[in-house]
Amino acid sequence: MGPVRGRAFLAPRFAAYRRTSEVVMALLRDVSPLVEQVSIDEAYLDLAAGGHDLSVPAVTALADRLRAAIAAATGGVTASIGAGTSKLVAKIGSDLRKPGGLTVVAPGDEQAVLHPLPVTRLPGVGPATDERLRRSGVRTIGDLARVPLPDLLDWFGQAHGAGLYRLARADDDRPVIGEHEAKSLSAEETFDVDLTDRVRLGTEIDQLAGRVGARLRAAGLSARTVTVKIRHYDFTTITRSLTRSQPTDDPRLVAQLAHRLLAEVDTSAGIRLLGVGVTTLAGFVQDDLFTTPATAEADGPQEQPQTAGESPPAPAATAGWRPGQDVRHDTYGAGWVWGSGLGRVSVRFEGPTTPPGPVRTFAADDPALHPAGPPDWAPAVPERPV
DNA sequence: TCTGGGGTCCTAGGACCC
DNA sequence: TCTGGGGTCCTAGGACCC
Repeated sequence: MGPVRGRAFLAPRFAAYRRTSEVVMALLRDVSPLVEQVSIDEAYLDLAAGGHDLSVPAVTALADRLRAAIAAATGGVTASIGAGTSKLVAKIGSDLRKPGGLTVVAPGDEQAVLHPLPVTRLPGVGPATDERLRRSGVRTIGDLARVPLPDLLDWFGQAHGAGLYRLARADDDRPVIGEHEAKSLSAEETFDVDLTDRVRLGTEIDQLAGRVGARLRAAGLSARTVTVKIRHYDFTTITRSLTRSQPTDDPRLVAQLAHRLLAEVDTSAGIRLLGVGVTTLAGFVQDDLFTTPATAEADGPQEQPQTAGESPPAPAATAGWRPGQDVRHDTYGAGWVWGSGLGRVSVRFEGPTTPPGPVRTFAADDPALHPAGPPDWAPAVPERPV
């Protein structure tokens, strides 16, 4: 209890995280050619594809070497690793001893490891699912394994229900997949102050559409569906979308459609967030057969509704920051999972908490807030202290 | 945690077609 | 004219993940 003393949001250094991520991902690819990158800080490895000895002692030793290599290559980033016969077991294993831990689940031990854990450890069990399960007295994965399939189908529908039924039994044969095709692309922005000004909203749409269009082109993709996302002052969120018969990658066209969608929405009470997204992606552009050739400015980044330079006022770094407040240093978390015939292995890494000890007080000009230290990819700045 | 940004997948209803 | 059934596509929203 007690009053909240205040918070500070420090600038996340995404460029630095990305570089760290690349360093670690390269190490993982040395271990096995089959690496599925799940996010900037998590991946699955298939150890079998790397031709490794899949015995428990061998995998354990390999994981130890990998953790050491990651720490050495990154200046102290720690990795959490889980190994098992499936992605599910590997991932949960990597969560078990989080900062820098290693869990190897021997074949045959899967259910014994899973069943005592709370259902919320399962991927796909969030607050809503947890709540529904609680109402029926289900708290652990073991409890879940005792629920008949028809009940789960009834509560959660076909896909989710059947999925839970299998996961509770550690029944998971999803392969490690090297490359994923993007299904959608989007850009969004939360405003400091709710927006009502239609003109201002219009320029925001242009910028967001410009970002989306630029990324579309950079990836050599085009899209048929444009979606606008609107979060109202009260946090209610709606989407409006529209599908064209032909795909496009033209930022101006994306912006035009987004404007049209926004125009249908009452924004008079205040808009907190605006987003523009595209889906129904195609790998090529078959566009503008009957309209002005978009190729005219295809080569000119300078032509596009300018997005990069200006957008949000840079001081996001210090936006909510007030000097002299307590800041707890978070870790920069990341993870990986390897796969194998023994199973898949999950690895996570976390950055060192810059100063030892959980709480520090900073002055606004404290250099720790704007570290320029030599290994500039080292995660010295917490991503989101509380 | 009263909420940042970028994603994925699923469901349900309606339109439309055969 | 009405009655089905089945399939696909589009739209909107929700749950979840990192």
